[in-house]
Amino acid sequence: MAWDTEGTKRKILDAAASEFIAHGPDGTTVEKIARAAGVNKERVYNYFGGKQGLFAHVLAEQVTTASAAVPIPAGSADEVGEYAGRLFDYLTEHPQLLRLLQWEALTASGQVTDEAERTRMYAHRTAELAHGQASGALTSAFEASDLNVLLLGIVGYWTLLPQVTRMVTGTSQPEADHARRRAVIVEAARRLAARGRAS
Amino acid sequence: MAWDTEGTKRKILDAAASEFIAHGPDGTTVEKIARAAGVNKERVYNYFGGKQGLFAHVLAEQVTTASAAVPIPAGSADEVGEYAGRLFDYLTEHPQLLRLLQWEALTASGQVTDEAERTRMYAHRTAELAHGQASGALTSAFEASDLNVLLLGIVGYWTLLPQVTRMVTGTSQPEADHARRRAVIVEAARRLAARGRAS
DNA sequence: CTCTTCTCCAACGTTTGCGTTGGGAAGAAC
DNA sequence: GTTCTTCCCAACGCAAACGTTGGAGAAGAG
Repeated sequence: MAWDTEGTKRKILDAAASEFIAHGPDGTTVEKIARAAGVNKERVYNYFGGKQGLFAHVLAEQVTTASAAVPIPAGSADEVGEYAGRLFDYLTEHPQLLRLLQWEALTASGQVTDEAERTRMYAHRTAELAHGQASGALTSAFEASDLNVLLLGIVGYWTLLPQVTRMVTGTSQPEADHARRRAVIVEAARRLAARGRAS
Repeated sequence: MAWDTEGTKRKILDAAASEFIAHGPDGTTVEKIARAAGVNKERVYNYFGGKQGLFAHVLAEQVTTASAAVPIPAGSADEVGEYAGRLFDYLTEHPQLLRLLQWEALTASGQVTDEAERTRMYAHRTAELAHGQASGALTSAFEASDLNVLLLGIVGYWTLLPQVTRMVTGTSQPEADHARRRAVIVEAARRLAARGRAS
């Protein structure tokens, strides 16, 4: 049998991803991951330097994939609404991303993987919003970066604390409720981005 | 020395709270908690039935405290804005609440402590919003429960994924930024709650 | 005072995870 | 074919967490 270094790494990363998503860094063990990957534990230490490093790799990979997959917002309130809707779709189809970010928030104390790269990615999106503001299509009531956070908030909260969402809305089947939630999010994003002041 | 059952329980709960907040259920151990409380491990098993039960107790207590402390929203868009601001203040002063809810979201699979009680609490808040809608003071573009979730989203996101917020806004000192963030949240909440449609 | 009940701890055996080591087998260099 | 390197695993020692047990001492009942 031929060596398959890349294949082995891939298997480890995949197994690690599903373990981390399900149980978090502290909820699983290197042994379990190795077993799930059908590989010896030692390989994990050799390739990724332990659980810590492995988690960093997994997260970096997921973030990169996601940022490549979700298109950037554009220059009118309606487009921002659509962007929020698409982002919601993506997060619904790929719940692992937010879960990993959550684990990162809870466990990594200040230290963040790939910070520079990710910061640039967010800056790019923010710049897009700022452009819309400069052209007068969007409100200037918020700084573009703050508007960005607000959008992430209305889109992400449903998934971040699903138990809260469930208790508030009383829905036991999130999938069945997807369309309705999406419409809510699109409208909310539009309102936040639109010109003119409220109340 | 006299027995002090309640005192012992209290010490355990306090120690457990800070441990759970800092490291989560899987990140700490019964031994550490007992040591921090200055009590023997066995007491934890005897009183709370292990780590699981202990976490449930801690969370229930924190939720009860919080829901009692934060006043409910009222009947105009401006008031909703103020409510959001006050909620943000509270969450900033008591970051443990969201962290515990986050641990609950990530670890508890479906099972939620004190669900009935908490559901009633949210329903009460939602009813308040619905009342505002019925009186014509607030928008009817959203169902009251959805509006509730949206508000929680724009208020909570900053704290839920602080590393993301930091990368987006570029602020390294959340405390220094509190006032600005608060203003953003108040305005956003007003916009979401106000009558009239966007763009 | 005596007996029972309750609180609390020290200590134990078991299990589990960590990170490492030594060696065997597959390819590469020559 | 020989040597050298790389990939991989079985197995180990160590440390830590688990959940439990036996017993010492304080409170309360009669």
